[in-house]
Amino acid sequence: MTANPYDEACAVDPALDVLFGKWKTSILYVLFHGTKRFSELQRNIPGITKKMLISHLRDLENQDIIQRVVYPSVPPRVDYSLTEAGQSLEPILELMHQWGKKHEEHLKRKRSSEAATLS
Amino acid sequence: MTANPYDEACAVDPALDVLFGKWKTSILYVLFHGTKRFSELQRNIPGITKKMLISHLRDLENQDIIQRVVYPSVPPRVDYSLTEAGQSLEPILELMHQWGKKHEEHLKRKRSSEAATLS
DNA sequence: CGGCATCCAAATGGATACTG
DNA sequence: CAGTATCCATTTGGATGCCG
Repeated sequence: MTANPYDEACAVDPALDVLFGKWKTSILYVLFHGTKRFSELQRNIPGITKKMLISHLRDLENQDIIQRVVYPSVPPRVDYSLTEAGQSLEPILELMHQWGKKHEEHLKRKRSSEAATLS
Repeated sequence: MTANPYDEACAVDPALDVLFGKWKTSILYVLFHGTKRFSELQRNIPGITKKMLISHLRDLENQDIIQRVVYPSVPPRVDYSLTEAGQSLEPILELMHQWGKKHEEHLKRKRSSEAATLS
């Protein structure tokens, strides 16, 4: 019995925290394609800096979305891959991706029709 | 033919922009329950300030996720409701909500089992 | 009641240089 | 190669007061 029927609204946050941040989804999208090294991630995400990449990788690792494996070689090699939990995010991301594409078109149509109606 | 197979990763962003921001999902969750006045939204989202509520409502309005209707009465009355596009987000939010709940439990189990294994 | 303006604090993002 | 550390810019969030 909660006093406020919308209290549950906050309950979506744990899921969103996983995806929030400027680069989280890009990282996940790259890792959906398989295990990647640090430098591969950096190459495949145009514009990301090492600092941002590391910090987002750490976040995702702490939430058990991705796994980090260090090979004690010289030069060092570190592999990142999705955990089971991370893989379970793929359908959701895919759904959002589809929605986003449709919505983009929708907005474009709507805005051009609005422009045509301007007095 | 894109040079980089991960270029499409960026394509998820339009969808995420809609949800990003500290309060967007809370607003949507309240509006899933039906049309609400400005003051009702403010009451039902504990901790939000007028400034944040307005700015997020404007964002959502600009993306045609919600609709704003002004009644020229005294005192003024403004109603916010979901557009069709906004309603189409409900299954996605619901999915994320479910995922978030499961993931929360998963993390809890994992962390307690890790604590038990400590040396 | 709904909303804008101002001012301020905190979080986030980024450039650069350095290290094992 | 895979990070750290430092410093700085931008963005975001928030408190408060005023207005039609």
